[in-house]
Amino acid sequence: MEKQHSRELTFLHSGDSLRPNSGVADRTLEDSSDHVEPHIKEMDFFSTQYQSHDHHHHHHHQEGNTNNNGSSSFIDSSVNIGLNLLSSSPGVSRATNEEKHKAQESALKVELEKLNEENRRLRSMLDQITKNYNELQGQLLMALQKQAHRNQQEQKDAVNGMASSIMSVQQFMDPRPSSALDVNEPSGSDDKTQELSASPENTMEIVSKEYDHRMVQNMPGKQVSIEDSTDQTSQNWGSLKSPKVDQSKNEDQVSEVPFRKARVSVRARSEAPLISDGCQWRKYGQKMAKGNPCPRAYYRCTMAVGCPVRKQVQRCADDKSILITTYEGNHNHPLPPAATAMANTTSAAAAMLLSGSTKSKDGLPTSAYYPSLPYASSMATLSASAPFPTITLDLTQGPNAVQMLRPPPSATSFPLPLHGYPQLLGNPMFGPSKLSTASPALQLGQRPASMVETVTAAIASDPNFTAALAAAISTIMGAPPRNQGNSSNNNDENNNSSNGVGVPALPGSPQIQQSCTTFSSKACTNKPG
DNA sequence: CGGATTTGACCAGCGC
DNA sequence: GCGCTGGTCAAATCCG
Repeated sequence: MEKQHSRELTFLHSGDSLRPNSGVADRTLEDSSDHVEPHIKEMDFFSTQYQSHDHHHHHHHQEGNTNNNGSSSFIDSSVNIGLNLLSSSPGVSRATNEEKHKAQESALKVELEKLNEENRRLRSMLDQITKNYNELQGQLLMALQKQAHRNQQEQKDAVNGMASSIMSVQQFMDPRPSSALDVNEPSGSDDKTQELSASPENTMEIVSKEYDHRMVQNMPGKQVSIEDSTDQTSQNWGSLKSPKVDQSKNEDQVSEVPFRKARVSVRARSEAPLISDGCQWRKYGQKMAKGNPCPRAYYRCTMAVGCPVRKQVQRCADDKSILITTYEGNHNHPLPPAATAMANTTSAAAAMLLSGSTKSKDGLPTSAYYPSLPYASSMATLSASAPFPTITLDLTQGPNAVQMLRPPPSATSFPLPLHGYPQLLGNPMFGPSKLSTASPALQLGQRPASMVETVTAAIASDPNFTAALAAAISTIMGAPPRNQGNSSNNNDENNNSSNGVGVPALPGSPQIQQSCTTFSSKACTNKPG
């Protein structure tokens, strides 16, 4: 509280010269009058100065006709004021002061109104920008999916000698833009595949709804379909995990699918026990995970009833300063800006999986992306070791981290262009952070949310990342679900242009109805062992 | 007192 | 089939 408050003040002061946010100023003024806190003194001091300034300003306006006199009178009055204050001057000068004070008030009000007006304008501009951004993002995702579809078509044409079975699988996948539905499906899912193919409409509907949901949650102004997508999302989640909750609407194969959805992981360095990401979470469990002395905590989103989003928080075994947070699912409710940005990140990463899965046969050498990209500060790791695809965004990577990172045999890492924002996820701006350390980003005047947005933008817009992610997905899909992944991965470099072919891939992957983002802190990558 | 957290129990998936 | 592990549930407890 106090920190936030002082932060506001800091922001007010620092930003004053630029363009003070009237809203902040209002709140601060109110607060200073309502509460007695240490910073109030500072505020009063500031106010005094401001009054003096305004006094001068006002005087200048009032005495505009007599500039010279006005100027001199200002000086005189200021001197008199000082005297009055010290020696309780006569009523005459006091009346003058009251007049001036009223004039100051009116001037302040006028200025305040101006600021409010400007604030409104800025807000509307921000809304518009956000809207445009989300629209563009959606278009980008669509374009990616289309491109993925096209690529696979081309590959199909190029690969004439493929086994008929593989061809049939691809043909099945082609018509579905978000074939992430099939990513990583165990080879035993032939039945499922057939079922899905038998009812493509369901699949498509889910995919489109998923997409709509993302768009909706990213667009505050378009909440009309939230319930719809909410319904879908929660159904999917419920069906995934709790058969008891017999939401037998989609009792179809789709909802019965036992797998989880894709995961998107991000690493962030944070000393806080929990990362503030703009959402409200309730802890519902804790477990000791194998191979890590630090317990893994399970949280679910409580911002809305039935929100399917959950996350896991775990510290890196080798470096306790690294907090690993795993997000799953998409929110079924409007999100605050920071959380929206986070959701964008998740959605973008998931979209990468979705789009990448369709061009699974690209066969780009995954390992080649480590050194090839100049990005240094963060990385994304796509892992197939888990039963569901996982993307890890390493936000704390240093330039050397590329070499330091030890991707799992079937995982691929992608540097992200996130320069110098290691504290992103721990930033207080994401919510009432328990972090005792001030946010560097904030102090730098950088909106923390923009960090996440940057991640999102990086994921969604960076062609290299897109390609790399697609390649990694290809690796996953190309790799048989579990142990065989390595061989496939190893072959990737050789299969750069032809790998796709051999992959029986059988992606049959879990439907990525929801995305999962894992935020971890640090660079476990830098860990010695 | 209500909400959040803790923690042991339970369940499902998976490997042997 | 059994045991291990991850994930979830829910009663007990804590806390504001």
